[in-house]
Amino acid sequence: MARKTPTKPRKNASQARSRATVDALVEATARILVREGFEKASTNRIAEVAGVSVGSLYQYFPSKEALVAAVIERHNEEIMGLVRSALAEVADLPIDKAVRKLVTVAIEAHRINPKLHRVLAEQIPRTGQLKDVEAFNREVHALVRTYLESRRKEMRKVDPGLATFICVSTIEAVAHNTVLNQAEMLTEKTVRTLVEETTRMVVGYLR
Amino acid sequence: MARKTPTKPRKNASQARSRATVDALVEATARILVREGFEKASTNRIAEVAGVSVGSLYQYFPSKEALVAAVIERHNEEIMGLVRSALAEVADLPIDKAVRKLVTVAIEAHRINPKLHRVLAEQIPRTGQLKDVEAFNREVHALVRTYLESRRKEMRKVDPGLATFICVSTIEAVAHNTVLNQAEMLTEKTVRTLVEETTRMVVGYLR
DNA sequence: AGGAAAAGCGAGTGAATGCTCGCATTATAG
DNA sequence: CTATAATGCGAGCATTCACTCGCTTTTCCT
Repeated sequence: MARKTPTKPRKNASQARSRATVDALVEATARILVREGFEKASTNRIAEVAGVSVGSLYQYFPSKEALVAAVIERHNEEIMGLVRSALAEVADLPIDKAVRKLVTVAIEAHRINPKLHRVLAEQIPRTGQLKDVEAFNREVHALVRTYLESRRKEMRKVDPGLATFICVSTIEAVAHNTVLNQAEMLTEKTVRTLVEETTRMVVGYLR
Repeated sequence: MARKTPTKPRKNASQARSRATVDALVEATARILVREGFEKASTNRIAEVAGVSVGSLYQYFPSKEALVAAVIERHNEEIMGLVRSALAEVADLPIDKAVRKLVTVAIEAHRINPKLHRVLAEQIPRTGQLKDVEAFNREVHALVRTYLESRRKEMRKVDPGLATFICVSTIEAVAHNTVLNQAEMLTEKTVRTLVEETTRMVVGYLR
Protein backbone atom coordinates (compact mmCIF):
# COMPACT_ATOMS: atom_id res chain seq x y z
CA MET A 1 0.00 0.00 0.00
CA ALA A 2 1.38 3.36 -1.00
CA ARG A 3 1.22 6.70 0.68
CA LYS A 4 -1.06 9.35 -0.78
CA THR A 5 -3.03 9.12 -3.97
CA PRO A 6 -1.99 6.34 -6.35
CA THR A 7 -1.37 8.81 -9.14
CA LYS A 8 1.32 10.99 -7.68
CA PRO A 9 0.93 14.19 -9.60
CA ARG A 10 4.58 14.91 -10.04
CA LYS A 11 8.14 15.07 -8.72
CA ASN A 12 10.01 12.45 -6.75
CA ALA A 13 11.85 9.53 -8.21
CA SER A 14 12.08 6.43 -6.13
CA GLN A 15 13.21 3.67 -8.41
CA ALA A 16 16.59 3.62 -10.11
CA ARG A 17 15.09 3.82 -13.57
CA SER A 18 13.27 7.02 -12.84
CA ARG A 19 16.34 8.63 -11.34
CA ALA A 20 18.13 7.86 -14.58
CA THR A 21 15.27 9.48 -16.46
CA VAL A 22 15.53 12.63 -14.40
CA ASP A 23 19.28 12.77 -14.98
CA ALA A 24 18.87 12.20 -18.69
CA LEU A 25 16.38 15.05 -18.86
CA VAL A 26 18.58 17.52 -17.05
CA GLU A 27 21.58 16.48 -19.09
CA ALA A 28 19.65 16.73 -22.34
CA THR A 29 18.45 20.20 -21.40
CA ALA A 30 22.00 21.34 -20.75
CA ARG A 31 23.22 19.87 -24.03
CA ILE A 32 20.49 21.51 -26.05
CA LEU A 33 21.03 24.86 -24.38
CA VAL A 34 24.70 24.68 -25.29
CA ARG A 35 24.49 23.13 -28.72
CA GLU A 36 21.27 24.53 -30.13
CA GLY A 37 20.37 27.52 -28.01
CA PHE A 38 17.49 28.38 -25.75
CA GLU A 39 14.86 28.70 -28.46
CA LYS A 40 15.44 25.14 -29.61
CA ALA A 41 14.98 23.82 -26.10
CA SER A 42 11.34 22.86 -26.41
CA THR A 43 9.98 20.24 -24.07
CA ASN A 44 9.40 17.91 -26.99
CA ARG A 45 12.98 18.28 -28.16
CA ILE A 46 14.35 17.81 -24.66
CA ALA A 47 12.37 14.63 -24.24
CA GLU A 48 13.54 13.41 -27.63
CA VAL A 49 17.21 14.02 -26.87
CA ALA A 50 16.84 12.45 -23.44
CA GLY A 51 15.34 9.39 -25.12
CA VAL A 52 12.17 9.78 -23.11
CA SER A 53 8.62 10.82 -23.87
CA VAL A 54 7.14 14.22 -23.12
CA GLY A 55 4.74 12.54 -20.77
CA SER A 56 7.57 11.23 -18.67
CA LEU A 57 9.18 14.62 -18.65
CA TYR A 58 6.09 16.09 -17.07
CA GLN A 59 6.05 13.41 -14.46
CA TYR A 60 9.21 14.83 -12.94
CA PHE A 61 9.23 18.46 -13.93
CA PRO A 62 6.11 20.56 -13.58
CA SER A 63 7.23 22.91 -16.32
CA LYS A 64 9.93 23.70 -18.77
CA GLU A 65 11.16 26.38 -16.42
CA ALA A 66 11.72 23.78 -13.73
CA LEU A 67 14.05 21.92 -16.05
CA VAL A 68 16.13 24.96 -16.80
CA ALA A 69 16.16 25.77 -13.11
CA ALA A 70 17.54 22.31 -12.42
CA VAL A 71 20.32 22.88 -14.89
CA ILE A 72 21.13 26.22 -13.31
CA GLU A 73 21.21 24.71 -9.87
CA ARG A 74 23.50 21.90 -10.93
CA HIS A 75 25.89 24.33 -12.57
CA ASN A 76 25.86 26.70 -9.61
CA GLU A 77 26.58 23.91 -7.17
CA GLU A 78 29.56 22.91 -9.26
CA ILE A 79 30.94 26.43 -9.16
CA MET A 80 30.16 27.02 -5.51
CA GLY A 81 32.02 23.84 -4.68
CA LEU A 82 35.16 25.24 -6.24
CA VAL A 83 34.75 28.62 -4.61
CA ARG A 84 34.02 27.29 -1.16
CA SER A 85 36.96 24.95 -1.08
CA ALA A 86 39.26 27.62 -2.48
CA LEU A 87 38.27 30.01 0.25
CA ALA A 88 38.73 27.40 2.92
CA GLU A 89 42.13 26.53 1.54
CA VAL A 90 43.11 30.16 1.57
CA ALA A 91 41.87 31.18 4.98
CA ASP A 92 45.30 31.21 6.59
CA LEU A 93 47.29 32.60 3.71
CA PRO A 94 48.45 36.19 3.31
CA ILE A 95 46.59 38.45 0.96
CA ASP A 96 48.76 38.06 -2.11
CA LYS A 97 48.71 34.27 -2.05
CA ALA A 98 45.00 34.27 -1.35
CA VAL A 99 44.10 36.65 -4.15
CA ARG A 100 46.18 34.72 -6.63
CA LYS A 101 44.37 31.55 -5.71
CA LEU A 102 40.99 33.19 -5.97
CA VAL A 103 41.69 34.65 -9.37
CA THR A 104 42.86 31.26 -10.57
CA VAL A 105 39.78 29.56 -9.26
CA ALA A 106 37.50 32.18 -10.78
CA ILE A 107 38.94 31.45 -14.20
CA GLU A 108 38.74 27.72 -13.62
CA ALA A 109 35.12 28.03 -12.60
CA HIS A 110 34.29 29.88 -15.78
CA ARG A 111 36.11 27.30 -17.80
CA ILE A 112 34.03 24.38 -16.53
CA ASN A 113 31.50 24.93 -19.27
CA PRO A 114 31.76 28.38 -20.76
CA LYS A 115 28.95 28.03 -23.24
CA LEU A 116 26.54 26.73 -20.66
CA HIS A 117 27.59 29.50 -18.33
CA ARG A 118 26.82 32.05 -21.00
CA VAL A 119 23.44 30.66 -21.93
CA LEU A 120 22.40 30.31 -18.32
CA ALA A 121 23.50 33.83 -17.49
CA GLU A 122 21.20 34.99 -20.24
CA GLN A 123 18.27 32.87 -19.18
CA ILE A 124 18.37 33.30 -15.43
CA PRO A 125 16.08 36.31 -15.27
CA ARG A 126 13.49 34.42 -17.27
CA THR A 127 13.40 31.43 -14.98
CA GLY A 128 12.65 33.25 -11.77
CA GLN A 129 15.95 31.86 -10.53
CA LEU A 130 17.25 35.34 -9.96
CA LYS A 131 16.73 34.99 -6.24
CA ASP A 132 18.81 31.84 -6.05
CA VAL A 133 21.63 33.34 -8.03
CA GLU A 134 21.59 36.38 -5.82
CA ALA A 135 21.84 34.11 -2.80
CA PHE A 136 24.81 32.45 -4.43
CA ASN A 137 26.35 35.85 -4.99
CA ARG A 138 25.73 36.91 -1.44
CA GLU A 139 27.47 33.80 -0.21
CA VAL A 140 30.55 34.59 -2.24
CA HIS A 141 30.56 38.14 -0.96
CA ALA A 142 30.15 37.01 2.64
CA LEU A 143 32.99 34.49 2.38
CA VAL A 144 35.36 36.97 0.80
CA ARG A 145 34.42 39.67 3.25
CA THR A 146 35.08 37.40 6.19
CA TYR A 147 38.49 36.57 4.81
CA LEU A 148 39.35 40.22 4.22
CA GLU A 149 38.28 41.17 7.73
CA SER A 150 40.50 38.49 9.18
CA ARG A 151 43.44 40.04 7.35
CA ARG A 152 42.83 43.63 8.27
CA LYS A 153 46.36 44.05 9.62
CA GLU A 154 47.87 43.59 6.18
CA MET A 155 45.52 46.11 4.66
CA ARG A 156 45.12 49.83 4.55
CA LYS A 157 41.98 51.31 6.05
CA VAL A 158 39.02 50.49 3.79
CA ASP A 159 35.36 49.82 4.21
CA PRO A 160 35.29 46.01 4.05
CA GLY A 161 31.96 45.89 2.25
CA LEU A 162 33.14 48.25 -0.42
CA ALA A 163 36.47 46.51 -0.81
CA THR A 164 34.73 43.16 -1.15
CA PHE A 165 32.38 44.55 -3.75
CA ILE A 166 35.18 45.97 -5.84
CA CYS A 167 37.43 42.93 -5.58
CA VAL A 168 34.73 40.40 -6.33
CA SER A 169 33.40 42.44 -9.25
CA THR A 170 36.86 42.82 -10.68
CA ILE A 171 37.91 39.22 -10.38
CA GLU A 172 34.61 37.95 -11.68
CA ALA A 173 34.70 40.31 -14.65
CA VAL A 174 38.23 39.45 -15.66
CA ALA A 175 37.48 35.75 -15.48
CA HIS A 176 34.21 36.16 -17.33
CA ASN A 177 35.62 38.26 -20.15
CA THR A 178 38.72 36.18 -20.46
CA VAL A 179 36.83 32.98 -20.96
CA LEU A 180 33.94 34.33 -23.00
CA ASN A 181 35.72 36.74 -25.31
CA GLN A 182 39.02 35.09 -25.93
CA ALA A 183 37.18 31.91 -26.81
CA GLU A 184 39.21 28.74 -26.42
CA MET A 185 42.49 30.18 -27.61
CA LEU A 186 43.81 30.46 -24.08
CA THR A 187 47.35 29.29 -23.69
CA GLU A 188 48.52 28.43 -20.21
CA LYS A 189 51.01 31.25 -20.44
CA THR A 190 48.34 33.82 -21.23
CA VAL A 191 46.31 32.65 -18.30
CA ARG A 192 49.27 32.86 -15.97
CA THR A 193 50.10 36.39 -17.07
CA LEU A 194 46.52 37.40 -16.61
CA VAL A 195 46.38 35.92 -13.15
CA GLU A 196 49.56 37.76 -12.19
CA GLU A 197 48.34 41.07 -13.49
CA THR A 198 44.94 40.83 -11.90
CA THR A 199 46.47 39.74 -8.62
CA ARG A 200 48.84 42.66 -8.73
CA MET A 201 45.98 45.06 -9.24
CA VAL A 202 43.79 43.72 -6.49
CA VAL A 203 46.58 43.28 -3.96
CA GLY A 204 47.91 46.75 -4.74
CA TYR A 205 44.47 48.10 -4.10
CA LEU A 206 44.03 46.36 -0.77
CA ARG A 207 47.24 47.47 0.89
CA MET B 1 7.13 58.63 -60.91
CA ALA B 2 8.79 56.57 -58.24
CA ARG B 3 11.93 54.53 -58.27
CA LYS B 4 11.67 50.75 -58.16
CA THR B 5 8.52 48.69 -57.86
CA PRO B 6 5.43 50.54 -56.70
CA THR B 7 5.02 48.25 -53.73
CA LYS B 8 8.27 48.72 -51.92
CA PRO B 9 8.63 45.55 -49.98
CA ARG B 10 9.90 47.11 -46.80
CA LYS B 11 12.10 49.54 -44.97
CA ASN B 12 12.67 53.18 -45.80
CA ALA B 13 10.47 55.96 -44.66
CA SER B 14 10.22 58.98 -46.86
CA GLN B 15 7.29 60.96 -45.66
CA ALA B 16 7.14 62.54 -42.23
CA ARG B 17 4.23 60.43 -41.12
CA SER B 18 6.06 57.18 -41.73
CA ARG B 19 9.14 58.39 -39.90
CA ALA B 20 6.93 59.06 -36.92
CA THR B 21 5.54 55.55 -37.22
CA VAL B 22 9.01 54.04 -37.19
CA ASP B 23 9.95 56.08 -34.14
CA ALA B 24 6.78 55.12 -32.34
CA LEU B 25 7.49 51.46 -33.01
CA VAL B 26 11.03 51.58 -31.70
CA GLU B 27 9.97 53.57 -28.69
CA ALA B 28 7.09 51.21 -27.96
CA THR B 29 9.41 48.23 -28.19
CA ALA B 30 11.80 49.78 -25.69
CA ARG B 31 8.96 50.62 -23.31
CA ILE B 32 7.52 47.13 -23.44
CA LEU B 33 10.91 45.53 -22.95
CA VAL B 34 11.42 47.62 -19.84
CA ARG B 35 7.93 47.59 -18.40
CA GLU B 36 6.62 44.17 -19.35
CA GLY B 37 9.65 42.09 -20.27
CA PHE B 38 10.80 40.36 -23.42
CA GLU B 39 8.13 37.72 -23.52
CA LYS B 40 5.35 40.31 -23.57
CA ALA B 41 6.96 42.04 -26.51
CA SER B 42 4.90 40.38 -29.23
CA THR B 43 4.58 42.14 -32.53
CA ASN B 44 0.88 42.62 -31.95
CA ARG B 45 1.48 44.20 -28.58
CA ILE B 46 4.23 46.44 -29.92
CA ALA B 47 1.96 47.66 -32.67
CA GLU B 48 -0.83 48.24 -30.18
CA VAL B 49 1.37 50.28 -27.83
CA ALA B 50 2.80 52.23 -30.74
CA GLY B 51 -0.74 53.04 -31.83
CA VAL B 52 -0.14 51.41 -35.18
CA SER B 53 -1.28 48.23 -36.89
CA VAL B 54 0.77 45.06 -37.24
CA GLY B 55 0.68 45.50 -40.97
CA SER B 56 2.39 48.85 -40.71
CA LEU B 57 4.95 47.39 -38.38
CA TYR B 58 5.94 44.88 -41.01
CA GLN B 59 6.25 47.58 -43.60
CA TYR B 60 9.25 48.98 -41.81
CA PHE B 61 10.69 46.04 -39.92
CA PRO B 62 11.11 42.69 -41.61
CA SER B 63 10.85 40.86 -38.31
CA LYS B 64 10.44 41.22 -34.62
CA GLU B 65 14.17 40.72 -34.28
CA ALA B 66 14.81 43.76 -36.43
CA LEU B 67 12.81 45.86 -34.01
CA VAL B 68 14.79 44.73 -31.01
CA ALA B 69 17.96 45.29 -32.99
CA ALA B 70 16.88 48.85 -33.65
CA VAL B 71 16.38 49.42 -29.94
CA ILE B 72 19.79 47.97 -29.20
CA GLU B 73 21.40 50.18 -31.78
CA ARG B 74 19.75 53.28 -30.44
CA HIS B 75 20.84 52.48 -26.91
CA ASN B 76 24.38 51.67 -27.96
CA GLU B 77 24.71 54.90 -29.87
CA GLU B 78 23.64 56.79 -26.80
CA ILE B 79 26.31 55.10 -24.71
CA MET B 80 29.01 55.37 -27.33
CA GLY B 81 28.33 59.08 -27.57
CA LEU B 82 29.13 59.47 -23.89
CA VAL B 83 32.21 57.29 -24.08
CA ARG B 84 33.64 58.93 -27.18
CA SER B 85 33.30 62.43 -25.88
CA ALA B 86 34.71 61.44 -22.50
CA LEU B 87 37.78 59.97 -24.13
CA ALA B 88 38.25 63.01 -26.30
CA GLU B 89 37.93 65.27 -23.29
CA VAL B 90 40.47 63.23 -21.41
CA ALA B 91 43.11 62.82 -24.09
CA ASP B 92 45.47 65.40 -22.63
CA LEU B 93 44.93 64.68 -18.98
CA PRO B 94 47.21 62.63 -16.74
CA ILE B 95 46.23 59.10 -15.87
CA ASP B 96 44.57 59.73 -12.55
CA LYS B 97 42.30 62.46 -13.86
CA ALA B 98 41.51 60.43 -16.93
CA VAL B 99 40.64 57.27 -15.08
CA ARG B 100 38.42 59.14 -12.67
CA LYS B 101 36.52 60.63 -15.56
CA LEU B 102 36.15 57.30 -17.30
CA VAL B 103 34.83 55.58 -14.22
CA THR B 104 32.33 58.37 -13.72
CA VAL B 105 31.19 58.16 -17.30
CA ALA B 106 30.85 54.40 -17.14
CA ILE B 107 28.49 54.69 -14.21
CA GLU B 108 26.58 57.47 -15.92
CA ALA B 109 26.24 55.39 -19.05
CA HIS B 110 24.79 52.52 -17.09
CA ARG B 111 22.42 54.87 -15.36
CA ILE B 112 20.85 56.15 -18.59
CA ASN B 113 18.32 53.38 -18.54
CA PRO B 114 19.39 50.53 -16.30
CA LYS B 115 16.38 48.33 -16.91
CA LEU B 116 16.65 48.63 -20.65
CA HIS B 117 20.34 47.97 -20.43
CA ARG B 118 19.66 44.82 -18.48
CA VAL B 119 16.98 43.49 -20.79
CA LEU B 120 19.03 44.25 -23.87
CA ALA B 121 22.11 42.59 -22.44
CA GLU B 122 20.01 39.48 -22.01
CA GLN B 123 18.51 39.60 -25.46
CA ILE B 124 21.52 40.50 -27.54
CA PRO B 125 22.62 36.95 -28.33
CA ARG B 126 19.14 36.14 -29.54
CA THR B 127 19.01 38.99 -32.00
CA GLY B 128 22.16 38.18 -33.86
CA GLN B 129 23.40 41.59 -32.74
CA LEU B 130 26.35 40.02 -31.04
CA LYS B 131 28.63 41.13 -33.83
CA ASP B 132 27.58 44.75 -33.51
CA VAL B 133 28.05 44.76 -29.78
CA GLU B 134 31.46 43.22 -30.19
CA ALA B 135 32.33 45.97 -32.63
CA PHE B 136 31.21 48.49 -30.06
CA ASN B 137 33.40 46.79 -27.49
CA ARG B 138 36.35 46.77 -29.79
CA GLU B 139 35.96 50.48 -30.34
CA VAL B 140 36.06 51.15 -26.62
CA HIS B 141 39.14 48.99 -26.26
CA ALA B 142 40.87 50.71 -29.15
CA LEU B 143 40.15 54.17 -27.78
CA VAL B 144 41.33 53.31 -24.30
CA ARG B 145 44.40 51.58 -25.60
CA THR B 146 45.37 54.56 -27.70
CA TYR B 147 45.06 56.78 -24.68
CA LEU B 148 47.14 54.48 -22.53
CA GLU B 149 49.86 54.25 -25.15
CA SER B 150 50.04 58.02 -25.33
CA ARG B 151 50.70 58.09 -21.60
CA ARG B 152 53.31 55.41 -21.45
CA LYS B 153 55.73 57.68 -19.63
CA GLU B 154 53.54 57.82 -16.56
CA MET B 155 53.16 54.07 -16.50
CA ARG B 156 55.20 51.09 -15.51
CA LYS B 157 56.06 48.60 -18.20
CA VAL B 158 52.94 46.69 -19.19
CA ASP B 159 51.54 45.08 -22.28
CA PRO B 160 49.10 47.75 -23.45
CA GLY B 161 46.58 45.25 -24.76
CA LEU B 162 46.52 43.39 -21.49
CA ALA B 163 46.33 46.56 -19.43
CA THR B 164 43.45 47.82 -21.54
CA PHE B 165 41.64 44.55 -21.17
CA ILE B 166 41.96 44.53 -17.40
CA CYS B 167 41.09 48.19 -16.95
CA VAL B 168 38.07 48.16 -19.22
CA SER B 169 36.77 44.93 -17.71
CA THR B 170 37.16 46.28 -14.22
CA ILE B 171 35.56 49.63 -14.82
CA GLU B 172 32.73 48.14 -16.78
CA ALA B 173 32.04 45.52 -14.11
CA VAL B 174 32.03 47.96 -11.23
CA ALA B 175 29.66 50.26 -13.09
CA HIS B 176 27.45 47.38 -14.14
CA ASN B 177 27.19 45.81 -10.73
CA THR B 178 26.78 49.10 -8.98
CA VAL B 179 23.82 50.10 -11.06
CA LEU B 180 22.18 46.72 -11.42
CA ASN B 181 22.62 45.30 -7.94
CA GLN B 182 22.35 48.29 -5.71
CA ALA B 183 19.13 49.21 -7.46
CA GLU B 184 18.20 52.87 -7.34
CA MET B 185 19.35 53.48 -3.78
CA LEU B 186 22.51 55.20 -4.94
CA THR B 187 23.32 58.34 -3.03
CA GLU B 188 25.68 60.77 -4.64
CA LYS B 189 28.10 60.16 -1.80
CA THR B 190 28.16 56.42 -2.38
CA VAL B 191 28.84 56.96 -6.02
CA ARG B 192 31.66 59.36 -5.28
CA THR B 193 33.31 56.95 -2.86
CA LEU B 194 33.01 54.19 -5.39
CA VAL B 195 34.54 56.28 -8.10
CA GLU B 196 37.44 57.20 -5.84
CA GLU B 197 38.11 53.62 -4.83
CA THR B 198 37.91 52.25 -8.33
CA THR B 199 40.13 55.02 -9.63
CA ARG B 200 42.65 54.30 -6.91
CA MET B 201 42.75 50.65 -7.87
CA VAL B 202 43.14 51.18 -11.59
CA VAL B 203 45.65 54.01 -11.28
CA GLY B 204 47.65 52.06 -8.73
CA TYR B 205 47.74 49.19 -11.17
CA LEU B 206 48.89 51.24 -14.11
CA ARG B 207 51.86 52.90 -12.48
C1' DA C 1 2.28 -16.36 -10.44
C1' DG C 2 -0.39 -12.36 -9.94
C1' DG C 3 -1.68 -8.00 -8.60
C1' DA C 4 -0.61 -3.28 -7.66
C1' DA C 5 2.12 0.64 -8.01
C1' DA C 6 5.60 3.04 -10.53
C1' DA C 7 7.30 4.52 -14.74
C1' DG C 8 6.74 5.44 -19.46
C1' DC C 9 4.35 6.58 -23.71
C1' DG C 10 2.93 9.93 -27.59
C1' DA C 11 -1.04 11.58 -30.26
C1' DG C 12 -3.69 15.33 -29.41
C1' DT C 13 -5.33 20.02 -27.52
C1' DG C 14 -5.52 24.78 -26.93
C1' DA C 15 -3.35 28.97 -26.77
C1' DA C 16 0.02 32.17 -28.29
C1' DT C 17 2.34 34.51 -31.82
C1' DG C 18 4.94 35.88 -36.04
C1' DC C 19 3.61 37.32 -40.15
C1' DT C 20 0.67 37.96 -44.77
C1' DC C 21 -2.56 39.93 -47.83
C1' DG C 22 -6.26 42.30 -49.79
C1' DC C 23 -8.31 46.46 -48.97
C1' DA C 24 -8.94 51.45 -47.00
C1' DT C 25 -7.16 55.88 -46.16
C1' DT C 26 -4.04 59.76 -46.84
C1' DA C 27 -0.62 62.40 -49.32
C1' DT C 28 1.49 64.12 -53.65
C1' DA C 29 1.88 65.43 -58.44
C1' DG C 30 0.08 66.90 -62.77
C1' DC D 1 -9.83 67.30 -59.48
C1' DT D 2 -7.91 62.98 -60.44
C1' DA D 3 -4.61 59.44 -60.73
C1' DT D 4 -1.01 57.28 -58.51
C1' DA D 5 1.97 56.30 -54.99
C1' DA D 6 2.64 55.98 -50.03
C1' DT D 7 1.05 54.64 -45.81
C1' DG D 8 -1.95 52.21 -42.82
C1' DC D 9 -5.13 48.61 -41.48
C1' DG D 10 -6.39 44.15 -38.92
C1' DA D 11 -8.73 39.62 -39.56
C1' DG D 12 -6.89 35.43 -40.15
C1' DC D 13 -3.36 31.81 -41.55
C1' DA D 14 0.22 28.74 -40.28
C1' DT D 15 3.07 27.20 -37.01
C1' DT D 16 5.10 26.26 -32.79
C1' DC D 17 4.95 24.64 -28.25
C1' DA D 18 3.82 23.72 -23.41
C1' DC D 19 1.24 20.55 -21.47
C1' DT D 20 -2.67 16.55 -20.72
C1' DC D 21 -4.71 12.10 -20.64
C1' DG D 22 -5.77 7.50 -21.39
C1' DC D 23 -3.27 3.78 -22.00
C1' DT D 24 0.80 0.19 -21.94
C1' DT D 25 4.96 -1.66 -19.99
C1' DT D 26 8.11 -2.51 -16.23
C1' DT D 27 9.21 -3.27 -11.49
C1' DC D 28 8.24 -4.71 -6.91
C1' DC D 29 6.33 -7.55 -3.41
C1' DT D 30 4.26 -11.52 -1.50
